[in-house]
Amino acid sequence: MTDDPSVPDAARTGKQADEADPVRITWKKMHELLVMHGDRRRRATEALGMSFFRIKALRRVVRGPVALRDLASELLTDRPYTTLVVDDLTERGLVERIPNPSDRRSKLVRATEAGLAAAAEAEHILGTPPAAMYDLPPDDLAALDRIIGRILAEPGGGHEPPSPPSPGWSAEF
Amino acid sequence: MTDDPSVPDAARTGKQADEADPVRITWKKMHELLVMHGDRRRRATEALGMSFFRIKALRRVVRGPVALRDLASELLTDRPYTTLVVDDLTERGLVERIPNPSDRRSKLVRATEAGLAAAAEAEHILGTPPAAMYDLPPDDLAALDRIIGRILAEPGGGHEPPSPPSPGWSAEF
DNA sequence: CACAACGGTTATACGCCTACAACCATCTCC
DNA sequence: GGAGATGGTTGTAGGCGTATAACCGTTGTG
Repeated sequence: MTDDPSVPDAARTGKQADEADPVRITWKKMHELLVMHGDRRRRATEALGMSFFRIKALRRVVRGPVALRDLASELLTDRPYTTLVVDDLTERGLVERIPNPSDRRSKLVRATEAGLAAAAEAEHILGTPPAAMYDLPPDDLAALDRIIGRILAEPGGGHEPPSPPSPGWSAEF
Repeated sequence: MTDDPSVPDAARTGKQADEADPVRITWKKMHELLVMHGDRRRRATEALGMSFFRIKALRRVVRGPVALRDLASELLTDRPYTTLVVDDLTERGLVERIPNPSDRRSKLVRATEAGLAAAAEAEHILGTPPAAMYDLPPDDLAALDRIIGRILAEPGGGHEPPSPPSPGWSAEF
């Protein structure tokens, strides 16, 4: 963006300050880097042949059996759609419903062997860093790790303005 | 799907190696940080009352008048849907169609004043870094900026396996 | 000039996700 | 034991984005 002369005063107050802010600049770069993740996402959906939402569901199930109700709330969706997604995953042979020992109306969703394998593949694709990171000097990688860790550690490391109820997951990833 | 040769035996061999790989670990942390961006996205769509895709379109238009055809290709979508999106943006008073001086069948899409303001707001929201980044020691911020820049500079900084034609934009952001 | 190609529009259908309403079986609590 | 709440399911309606086909006006090329 940019040196665009066609953007006059449109920015009201913040625009100029925004663009000069070094923190914003660095953030923007990080963001650029992470844009690549969109690619990972696409690759994962193509590799598994299912929507990212389903992959997200599968990855959750793989972490341990879940009641549908809980799966729905962790996925930030409603029960009806969760039923549908689990149906789909079941038809693909990736998960199965088993009775919930502690509540006969509830059912737990558990991953099958195929489900574990599929999730592992997704995990691998999603977790693949940019190749350039492997060419980083060890010092830089260590520094990067430390600094990122520091940001994450900060209370509200990723969420300053306390407006929404803040679900644990966010729609992304 | 894909004849994707870039992820051959991936899942089998990789799992354990993956989790021990320090680069992957750091990447994962950065990723975690980005998850927060999902929140920004959501906040932007809520603030502007329109889908992220439309915001993306608007942000492009704000950078200068575009022919619908080009807008479509930059947005990685088809012409028919672009027409629809521009219709919507027009009804909101954010953009307008003007004749293309160099081709009478074509039309250019240009942002209105309201459109510029809306885009600036989106830009501001989307570009807001995690608060914790402001608490970083100047040295750390500088180092972070330098290292990220280095990764980005690398050929293929965000895209190693050259499978897709790689448009400049990626579906995300 | 005629014909193919192109730009924008209209229409249609589909997949995915959100949001509700309603239902049955089960659980909880009085 | 009975009333109300809860868990899963079914059904319906809608928004959003993708994908095609078909149409009209314009362009440019033979």
